[in-house]
Amino acid sequence: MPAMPAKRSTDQTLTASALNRIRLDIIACRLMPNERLRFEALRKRYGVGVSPLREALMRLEAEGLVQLEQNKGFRVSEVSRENLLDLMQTRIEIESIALRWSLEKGGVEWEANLLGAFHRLSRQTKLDPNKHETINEAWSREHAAFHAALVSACGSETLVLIRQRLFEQAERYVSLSIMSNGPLRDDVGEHKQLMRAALNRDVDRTVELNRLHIGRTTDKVAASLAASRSADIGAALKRKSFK
Amino acid sequence: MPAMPAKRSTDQTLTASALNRIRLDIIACRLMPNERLRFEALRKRYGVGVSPLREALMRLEAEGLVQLEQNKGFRVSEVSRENLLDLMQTRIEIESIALRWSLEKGGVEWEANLLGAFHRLSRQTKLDPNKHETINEAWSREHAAFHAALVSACGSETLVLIRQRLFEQAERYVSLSIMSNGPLRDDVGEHKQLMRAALNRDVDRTVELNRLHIGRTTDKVAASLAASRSADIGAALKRKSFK
DNA sequence: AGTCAATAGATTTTCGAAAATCTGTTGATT
DNA sequence: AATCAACAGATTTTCGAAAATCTATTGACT
Repeated sequence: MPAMPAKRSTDQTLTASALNRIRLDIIACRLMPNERLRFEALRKRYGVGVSPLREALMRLEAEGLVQLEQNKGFRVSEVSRENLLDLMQTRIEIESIALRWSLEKGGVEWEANLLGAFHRLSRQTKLDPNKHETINEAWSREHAAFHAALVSACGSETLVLIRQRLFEQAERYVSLSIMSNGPLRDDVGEHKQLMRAALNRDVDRTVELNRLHIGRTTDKVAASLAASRSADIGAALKRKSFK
Repeated sequence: MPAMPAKRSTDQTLTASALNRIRLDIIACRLMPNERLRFEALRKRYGVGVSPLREALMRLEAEGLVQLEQNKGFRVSEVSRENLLDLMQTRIEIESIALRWSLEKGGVEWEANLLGAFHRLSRQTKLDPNKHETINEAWSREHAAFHAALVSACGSETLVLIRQRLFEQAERYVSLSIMSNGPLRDDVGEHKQLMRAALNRDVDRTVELNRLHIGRTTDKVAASLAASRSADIGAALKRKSFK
């Protein structure tokens, strides 16, 4: 089963490898919300010892994707409607600032990157061509890259990092929603509008479009979260991933 | 020398203990910016093994206080004028949002807490009564608590956490400034104004006072940072904490 | 039956040493 | 002298096992 070598080519240490793989698994909900992360299971899954695993999990705790209860171990962070709304509202505000600065400061290089990012995104299909009902992983990457490109000229490493963290946390909710309700709307048009407004340096419109973009996702996710409350989460409870 | 027991009463694990102690040491610049953090030295200093230390440092890296170069070890994050300005500007924007929400939502309980926090702060002297030229640690605690109290009613755990991280990063620059130039201005009055505006629910004035409050600190710190460039940092270089 | 202490098994936390990697030095070569 | 490979010591990274802690169960007692 764990045919994948523990240390991928780009990661120089087992800790870095485990960190990146676990982060992706949590964001994609291959590790489900609130699931206990026992070391024995993780050791088999990722093919590394407890030291790299503990280090990776400590870092993910700081990123908000994992929670540690002292002497009782780690689990994937819980999801909730309250957390979703908090997250998305905060994300809107943070991205608004970042967009404002980015549109003020962005030069030709930024414009070129943004156009390129949009082009790559538009050439990906949202649904996985092989197994339907699943999201295309390449699409996810390009989608993340597009949103990152929008704010990349804001001139604040600090703000960019914060935005990235919030985006990743939000992605986990999107994954969850897709698992229960199938993929969200296809929104190539939305991204095109967003890009146009940004390139036109229309701050107010860009910020507003972004707010709506996030808001629509939030509503969709919130709905499926409510719907799956008794189904998936109940099932998970009985499978005793939970206490 | 390490008479202090490794595991303090409130921390249940050695990792938590090391994490909290190292974080405080970095913020107070008892561990200097860019200083290499060798495990042998840390083991002696904190009286724990490498496992808890590595876990603590991984977490601090996510918090921005420490940096890891793969296979070359950890060091305290570098400081720079650019990072200071970025940090403070971002902090102003984040706190502005948090203040706005807090003033909109804060109830009687919040008002009471804020009054209490101000009172405790006003009863502390900023300078350490024993050894002059040093900041009073109790004052620092109450100062942090006061600013936290201001935004505590904002209703967003996410935003509160982000604000806390930025505040801690900023505190490190303040410590650095104090070490080279002595304590900053005594600003009881500023905090009183801030509290009054908040309690009056005057959002614009509170946000503006906060902006000025942070701005003044930034200027002071930036000045002493420029001044100490050749002195302290040069000395540190020769002491070869650096490459 | 219900409560509680004792115990055994499961799990996390921590350590010490082995393995891997880096850094500076020596000495050979051009 | 400059370049470079090989080596040795320093340091980080990782593992496996020991220690500490938690959890569930049993059995004694009220």
